[in-house]
Formats: sequence, C-alpha cells, structure tokens
Amino acid sequence: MYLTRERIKKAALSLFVKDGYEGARLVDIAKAVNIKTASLYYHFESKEQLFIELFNDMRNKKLANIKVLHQQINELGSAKERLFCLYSDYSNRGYEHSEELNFWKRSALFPPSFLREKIHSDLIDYQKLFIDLLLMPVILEGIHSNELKSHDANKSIVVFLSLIQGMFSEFHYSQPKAYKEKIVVVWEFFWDSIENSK
Amino acid sequence: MYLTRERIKKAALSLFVKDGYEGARLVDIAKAVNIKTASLYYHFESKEQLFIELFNDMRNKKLANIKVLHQQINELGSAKERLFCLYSDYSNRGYEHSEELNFWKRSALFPPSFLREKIHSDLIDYQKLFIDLLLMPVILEGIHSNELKSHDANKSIVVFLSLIQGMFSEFHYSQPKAYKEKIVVVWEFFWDSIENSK
Amino acid sequence: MYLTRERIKKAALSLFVKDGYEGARLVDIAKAVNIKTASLYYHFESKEQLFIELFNDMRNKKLANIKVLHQQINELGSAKERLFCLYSDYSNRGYEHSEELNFWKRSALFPPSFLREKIHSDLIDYQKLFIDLLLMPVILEGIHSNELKSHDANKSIVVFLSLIQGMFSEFHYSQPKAYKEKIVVVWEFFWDSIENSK
Amino acid sequence: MYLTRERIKKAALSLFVKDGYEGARLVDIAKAVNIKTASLYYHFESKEQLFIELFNDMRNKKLANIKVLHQQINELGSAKERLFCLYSDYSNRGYEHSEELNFWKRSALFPPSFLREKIHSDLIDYQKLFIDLLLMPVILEGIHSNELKSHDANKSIVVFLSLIQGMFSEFHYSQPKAYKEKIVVVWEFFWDSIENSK
DNA sequence: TATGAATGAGCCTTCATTCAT
DNA sequence: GATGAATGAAGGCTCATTCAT
Repeated sequence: MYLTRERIKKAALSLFVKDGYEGARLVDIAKAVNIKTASLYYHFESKEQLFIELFNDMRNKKLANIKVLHQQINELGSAKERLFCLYSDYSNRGYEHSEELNFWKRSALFPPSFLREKIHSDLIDYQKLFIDLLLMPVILEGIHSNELKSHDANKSIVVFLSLIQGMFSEFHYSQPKAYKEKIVVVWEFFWDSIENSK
Repeated sequence: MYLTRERIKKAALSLFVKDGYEGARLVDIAKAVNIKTASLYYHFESKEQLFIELFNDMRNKKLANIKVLHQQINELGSAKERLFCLYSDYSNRGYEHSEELNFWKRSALFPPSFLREKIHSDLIDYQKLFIDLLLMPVILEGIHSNELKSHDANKSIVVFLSLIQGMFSEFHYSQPKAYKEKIVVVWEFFWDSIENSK
Repeated sequence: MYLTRERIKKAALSLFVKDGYEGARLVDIAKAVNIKTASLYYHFESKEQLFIELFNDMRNKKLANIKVLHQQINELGSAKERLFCLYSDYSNRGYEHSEELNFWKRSALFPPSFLREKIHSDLIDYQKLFIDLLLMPVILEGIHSNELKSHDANKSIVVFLSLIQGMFSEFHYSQPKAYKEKIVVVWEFFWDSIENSK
Repeated sequence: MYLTRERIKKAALSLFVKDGYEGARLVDIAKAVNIKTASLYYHFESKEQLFIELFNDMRNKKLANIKVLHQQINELGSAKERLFCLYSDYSNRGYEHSEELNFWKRSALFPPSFLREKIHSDLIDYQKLFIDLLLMPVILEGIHSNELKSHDANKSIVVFLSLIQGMFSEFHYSQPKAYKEKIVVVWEFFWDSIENSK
C-alpha cells in the first residue's frame, strides 16, 4: 500500500545519514527510489517534513523500545544480565539497525538548524526515561541485592552512558570485527568495576 | 598582517561547527568578519580550500600537541598523573578550546564527502600516534612499576578511548557545571579500575 | 446530470475572478468542488479550455441578454424608462450576478495572454451590438420624441458607457450600501443632463 | 549608479501590467534587461519585494502629485480650469505615463493576493486625500463663486470619479485617436452639467 | 585588499497534466 | 465518474564563484 512512501523514507534515511540534512539532495533520494523528484511531493510535503517524519519515527521507536527493554529486564534475574541487556541494546552489538541508529545519533549530535530545539528536548526526555525507568532501577536493585558494589548509582550511570556513547565513535571507524571485540572489552571492564566481587 | 585571514578562519570554524560544511554559508562567514562574500576569495581559493586549511591546521595542532604531551608526561612522575594529563587534554577539561575540538570531532564523525577519505586516514594516523607514543608507553610503564594492575594494556586503551569519546556527547548536552562534574566522575571511575590497589 | 460539471464551472469562475487566470490553481478549484484535481480532467480538457468555456458562456449570456433587453425596451414607453433599463442592467444595480459580471470585466480588462485577441474582438463585437441595437435607437427615438435634448447621440453614448464602466471600480471598493446610493446619484446626474427639460 | 536597478523596475512594471503579478515571469523581466534571472536577486530580494517597491513608488508618486496639483490649482483662476486640471491628470489625457497608470489601476482592481489588504487601504487613503484636498475644495469654491450650480458637492464628486474611472476602460480598448476625442466629449458633458449657466 | 555586479549550476517546489485502475 | 500515483516543465530562489574596478 504505502510501498513507495516507505521506500522513500528508507532512501532518505540513508542519505541523511551519509550527507546530513543539508548535504542530502532530493534528486538523489528520488533516484534511489527510481522516481522523479517531483513525485516525492506526492508523498511528502517538503524536505523538512520528510526529515521530521523520519526523526519522529525514530523517536517513537526508541520510546517503544524502552517498554520492550523494561519487559526483557523483568524476565532476567541478575543485575549483570540486566545491565548487559541495556548495554547491548544501546551499543547496537549486533550491527542490526546501524542505519537507523546512525540517523538517531547524527541527529542528536548535529541536528539541522530548523529542528535543533525540538531534537534537543526530545533527546533529553528520552535519556531521562531511559535512566529513570531502566538504568537507575536496575542499578539500585543490584546494589540492594549485593550484586553490585554500593557505589553512588548516579556515578555508575554517568560512566555507563559515557562508555556506550564512546562506542559510537568506534562504530564509525573500526572494522566490524574489531568493533565487536571492543564491545566485549568495554563491557567486561565496566562489569568488573561495579560488581561486588566479595 | 594576516589579520583578516585569521578572522575569516575563526568565523568559518565556528559556522562549520554549528551548521556543518554544507549548511554553512559563505555569506554568513563574511558577515561575521564584516566583509563582503567576494572578499573571501582574496584570502581563500574556495570554500573547500578554506575547510581543508582549517582541518589541516587542526590536524597539525593535534600532532604538535602529541609532542607537547610527550614532554609533559616525561616531567611527571606517576602513571596516575600521566594518564590524567592525557585524559584532561582529550576531554577538554577546561573548556578552553571547545570550538576547535568540536570542529575536530564533527569532522571526524561526519566529514564533508569530498574529504571523507583523507580525514579518515588522518584520524587513524593520529590515533595510532596517540596510542603508540603516549597512551601505550604510559600504561606499560605503569604496569611495570606496579602502579597499575597488570591488565592487558590494549584493553585499557579501548576503554580509555571509549570513555573519552563518550564525554564528547555529554559535552553537547550537559550544562558546563554538570559536564565538569561528570569529567571527574568518569576519571575517578577509570582510575579506580586500573590502579593496582595492592 | 451535469451536476459536477456545473459545480466545477461555478468554483472556477469564482477563483478566476479572485486570483486571475494564472493565479487560480486547479487544486483549489477541485477542493471547492470536493473532488481531486485529476477528476477535473474527466470534465474538461484543460485549464485553458475550462476558462474558454466560462468565457464563451458569459459572452453568449451577454448576447442573449441583448435580445432580452431589446424586448424589455419595446415594452417600455418613455426614453427615460428605457435608458434606465439599460443602465440598470449594466451596472448590476441589484448586485445579483456580481461574480459573473466580475468575471466578464476582469476578462475584458486583463485577459489571460492566450485569449487576448479573441476576448478583445468579442468585446468590441458585443459593445457594437449593444450600441447599435439598444443604446443608439433608444437615444435617437428619445431625441425624436423631444424627450431628450437634441444632443449628438454619439456623445451621449460615450458618456453613458464611461459612467457605467466607472461604476465598476466603485463596485470594487464601495460597501454595498454606498454603492447603491452612488448608482442612483450617477443615474440622476446623467438623466438631468440629457433630458429635454423644456 | 542605480542603472540596472532602474531598468529592472521599468521592465518589471511593463510585464506586471501586461501579465499580472502571477503571469509575469522573472526570466522575462531579466531577458528584457539583458541579464540572467539570478542577477535580479542582487538588486531585489524577491519577486514580491520587487512588486511591492514598484507599488510603493507609484503610491508615493501619486501622493506627491496631489501636492503638485494643489499648487497648480491655486495658480488657476476659475473652477472650470481647476476641474479640468484634475480631470486631465486623472485621465492621462496626454497618454504620457500610460504604463505607470496602468500598473496603478491593475493593482487597484486586481491586486496580487499577498498585497490585497495593503493596496486596498492605500487606495482608499489616496482617494480620500484627492477628494478632501482637491476635488471638494474646488467644487465648493466654484459653487460659492456662482461658477457652479449649487448642486450637492458629494454627488458631483461621485459622478466625476465615475466618469474618470470609466475612461480607463476606454483607454484599454480605444485607439489613441478615438480615446482623445472621447476624453473631450466626456469633459464637455461633465462641465455643461455642473456649470451655472445663468 | 575589498567590493559591486553578475552568473552558472543546481536546489526545492509548484502545477497542469496523464494514465492505469 | 473518480482517483492514486507519477511526471515534465517550469518557476523562484540560493549559493559559490568570477571579474573588473
């Protein structure tokens, strides 16, 4: 039904990631879908609107994903498994949705000027949810059950997020194989540091 | 002497950081310097060339900085101090050159397409130097002197770089005060994890 | 039967009057009829053809109206009544068909370029008929019967037409009430000037 | 100095009159000036702005002209001469500035939608001034000095304006020679009707 | 050094039109 | 009768770039 529409969105996502909002040209998006530029306007009212829809989609996916993670975590027993679950999700351990993730991260770091404010506040909202609903409870329970050292939870969160976002840069530069190894290294390091080994 | 030239470069840097290569307009750069767009061409061949010069400047500064750091490190006694020295440099602890650092990082993550390859290889070269000349020796010596746990040095490096690059995202979103606190948190965490606490 | 067709024509008339031929958009015409733009092409060959049909309709109506007026005049006794009958018709005294009249007048003054010649010659033909069949006979008979001063009939005609067309501008700018008053004023003035008061 | 700018304005005026705001194309304006379309943007920020400037120029000219007419009238002795002075000005008796006059009148009757309100109110202001400063005083004095019949001045004004605006339509359709004759006919008619012949 | 003026290339967008369903 | 989808042609506009002064 909405086939062309979806194909446009996929092509646009890809080009926005590669070239940024300003760098991406509608001609190229159209070419990738094998239609003419004018035809884009049957499906989207403007380049801005196309970008906005893409961004909102991602935002909604990420928010929906928080619920999914919440459930997954409840089905896991240990703090270690739970944290690893969150870690894996964030770092795109499996390389599965790299394009979408890159769109999300490029938008986050360098948004097109006409959406700066909205994106900024959306992201802050998202991170707040991620912390309040997932990261913080998991860590607190871990401490409570003596699985984790009784560190200041806030500090662990800062480190967790920093590590995870650091992986994104690696994602850009490392070969897939090296990247996968690094993911493991970083995780093990993090875990060693917070587990209550006594 | 080169006053206008330098003012142009400063303004360009700022706008390239804010809007990206494609998003930045020569008119705005000129406006910021209080000259007309046409005048830019007396000082620079083209927009591309202006960007390239800016990038090369940064690259050279970073390379030169490696030597500076090398010296600083030699003057410091402990592994802790040395690592902290490197950490501080990278994370822009003092917020001093944030614009330049942002230019460097934006270029690294999302380079303009006409420079993708060069930037990519320059960055890999830089990181290799940073590791080989600074990070690796410091860690190895730290281990050797029993100041650090006898971890696999490569792993510590991966973590170090990941943390440090993670701080960049924070830099974008946190208020200065929160950012400074986080820098400390991350550092303390890292240090606790690698020091040989006996 | 031709319901949609007629509704399209009505909507088109309205928009051509408001925005002119170039300014009027088929989308808006379609919207006003609650159909899609593509559907217009089931009823009309093209935008040009739609306009042409509208114009020809008006032209035919105006020509037919000449016959109607001719009859009306024959049923009236005095030159005063007869002239007033023509005056009323032209000046849209009753505000009844203002949209159609405006279409006619906008087309007359500022026709779309592809119809300039045809419209021009149609109008001249119409005015010639109006004068030869209605205005001139009425005036000549009025003079003959001593109801009118023995002015040069051609001059009276020039004045009559000028006054009547001048009312059109007023029609654009005056409020309905003021307009109706002005119509009367102009008529009385005209009549005073040509009646044979002794 | 502002040569190109002025040539653009002249060409634009001409095309706006001929084709209307929407019908006029920047390419054609540029062609008429022997420059490229893009160059127009060095002189004007947009098509709308170009039109606005043209309109404001005309408006200011018309307003300035009211002062000029005011002086001319003061130098004339009789009401007849004075009224004829106003009549001549309005009807473009000499065919001198026909393009500008046509721009003014086309804008008045069928303004581009983005300027409808402004133009409307500007025109009402202008007409008010014309009446209050020129037409009304001249007529009142004429009545006072017994040169004019003691008609209701407001009625004479309505007729005067109607006649004058009616001439505009003629201007569109008549050949220059016929037009000049008609101007005289209308004037004589008007004058005969208001002069105090006893 | 700087700029007024102009331009080529290309971008986003609009709009009338077509055509298969 | 009507429409979803697509398109050609063109339109307004932007922007890096040039060049004579």
